[in-house]
Amino acid sequence: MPAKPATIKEIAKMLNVSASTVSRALHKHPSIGLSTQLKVQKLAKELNYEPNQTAIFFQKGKTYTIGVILPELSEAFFSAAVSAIEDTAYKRNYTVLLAQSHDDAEKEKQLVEKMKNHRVDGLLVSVAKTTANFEHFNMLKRYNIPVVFFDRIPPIKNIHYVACNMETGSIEAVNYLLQKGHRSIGMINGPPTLAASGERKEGYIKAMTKNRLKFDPSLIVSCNLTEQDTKAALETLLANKRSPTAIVTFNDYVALYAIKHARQLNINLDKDLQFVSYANLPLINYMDYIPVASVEQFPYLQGQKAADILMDLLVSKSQSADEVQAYYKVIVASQLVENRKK
Amino acid sequence: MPAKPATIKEIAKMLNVSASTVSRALHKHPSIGLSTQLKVQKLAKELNYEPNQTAIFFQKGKTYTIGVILPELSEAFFSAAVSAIEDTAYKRNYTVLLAQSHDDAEKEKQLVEKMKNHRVDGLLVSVAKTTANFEHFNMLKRYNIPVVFFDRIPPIKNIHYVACNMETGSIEAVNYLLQKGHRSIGMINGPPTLAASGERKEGYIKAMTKNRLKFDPSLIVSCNLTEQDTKAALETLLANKRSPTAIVTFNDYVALYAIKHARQLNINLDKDLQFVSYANLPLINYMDYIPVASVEQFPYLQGQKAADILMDLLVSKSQSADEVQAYYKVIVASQLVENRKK
DNA sequence: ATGATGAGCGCAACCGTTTGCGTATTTTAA
DNA sequence: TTAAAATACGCAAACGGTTGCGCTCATCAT
Repeated sequence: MPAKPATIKEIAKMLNVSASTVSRALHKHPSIGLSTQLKVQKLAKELNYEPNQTAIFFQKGKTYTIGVILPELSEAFFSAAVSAIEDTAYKRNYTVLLAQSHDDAEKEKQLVEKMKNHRVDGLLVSVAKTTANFEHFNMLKRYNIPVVFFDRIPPIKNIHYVACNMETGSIEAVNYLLQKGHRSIGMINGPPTLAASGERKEGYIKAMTKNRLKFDPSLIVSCNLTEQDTKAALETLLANKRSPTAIVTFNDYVALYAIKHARQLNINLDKDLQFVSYANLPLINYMDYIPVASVEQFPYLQGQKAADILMDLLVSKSQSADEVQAYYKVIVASQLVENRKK
Repeated sequence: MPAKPATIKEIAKMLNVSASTVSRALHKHPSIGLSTQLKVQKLAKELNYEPNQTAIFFQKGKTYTIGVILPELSEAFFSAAVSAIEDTAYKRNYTVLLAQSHDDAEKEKQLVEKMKNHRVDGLLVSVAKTTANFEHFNMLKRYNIPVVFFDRIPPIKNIHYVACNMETGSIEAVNYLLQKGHRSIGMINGPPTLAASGERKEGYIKAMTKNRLKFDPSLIVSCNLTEQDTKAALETLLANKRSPTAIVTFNDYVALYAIKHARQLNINLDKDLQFVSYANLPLINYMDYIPVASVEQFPYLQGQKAADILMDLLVSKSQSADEVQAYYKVIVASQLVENRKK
């Protein structure tokens, strides 16, 4: 029933030894006699001694804590990633400090500052959409705080990151549809401003040309990811003279909008039109009409890898000189998974 | 380009004043002359001084950090709640330390220990399913670390919590269906071992009896929340002699399973059978066939309230004596929301 | 002129733990 | 027997910032 936890000093006083002896005894330091060690450990247990971590953090200049900054925690992708990060950190005895930028560049910058002052050992970041200036990340280098970016990677050099290559997944998606006999394959892509849109498009084109099919630009339409715009995009595709028998959509939301609209148009989704999308929703499993396949981006795996890399950096930092030898650039290959029929 | 951040002592040395003067100057302490204040603040800015939080944490015995322990971060309910918690904490200049128990009682206990040693100022907990011993929470009281439970509340006395009352929502759900003209209303409930199942059932019964309808126990069937069991439950209900025209389901998953199965049975979901469920999926919006209404549990609101309460406790702790006057028991009323037609 | 007042600042302790170094005591080797 | 080495422990500084107390002046009223 202690109001305050026991301290090393108190233990020392009670045993008439010095604090250093207690500290060493608790760490089983060889220069402490066995009898003393046992005495100390016994009393420590009795008093329910637990080291004051804040003191240790301060003393060591290390907190065994990693910061995580991402746009929106409530997005399925990110919550899965954070879940993995926390699991990985826990296994290595690290703790996770969490914050979300809400895609606000200014807040992101403040959070980086805050994390730095908290003396996190390292940082995991998925950058905000609006972030245009990346100076706050470079600042961390000067303070020797390693950063690993994941999913949303800033366009700067000399960074560690893990991301998902949309191109391979897109190639797989198109190949899959080609194997199924489709020859006219449409794409409802995201806004051209997004890098992710470009990767998808590239993959599409590569897959088509590698299969000696000519690429028809009119079969790729952009949309702003809203339901309205998706509907319009679908109708544009359907009106195309080479009316597509399959469509690759930017993500699950777009796919679901399109599917819904297609059904309202009385299109037979088994025979006349098939969809493939990029998986970001776990709930595909509960739906009636779903894409026949999805490009999985493995958020859990991405989070895991990013955390692993960060901790590698943390141990190598404390070991060798702090010059960075190389930068981790991990690409998690997106992968097409066929959605189970029901 | 400092390898190490500037410290107060360094500033003091450069200006030939004492560290205490620098500290006070930075805090605009009245006993420091204006000229000195400006000198100090100017140099601090130049050197990019930022206080070492670990030192302050240690010194003050306070970390301005709150711990959050919950079962599964990747569950939509919890990620929404954490999102709210982080937002609320951020506004009050607190930081969030996050960990998930994965519904493992032992891990939960360890996490509580860890959080305590990290000297979090307070804790937000949604307890693991398997937790049977609650001693680790009482331990926190002795160390004067306030805890606020949310959603999953332990069955012990003298705790602060915010939870959602399923009963009111259930009543609303049944009333809603009664108003729509349904007289035979079924319920696919969860396993009887869950408190949440009991609340739903109680609400159902109360609504029926208040409307002077007699309660038919055979219209409530339990399931273990799997797809298989849900199908079976649905068929049981359909085989009931008072074949129900509406069904209240334990949650969205169950509802979707049931809806899927009903459609396979060629049941007209507009006319012959209507569903009402408990909202835990945000993606209802994207589906074709959905429950006509859902009992919303407001995860964001719950997280927000829990965080607010915790911070109230933190300020009142530092102010008055640490005897707890009363316990916060906030019930967020679940509320029926009609799902928009499309 | 003198004492009181207050403004402006420094001293030093403190928070809990770690760790390099010194030292006393015992053991070992020569 | 004596010097060397090993054993077991204490001293004290350090990490960075905060704060109660005391000190030194200049200012002011008497």
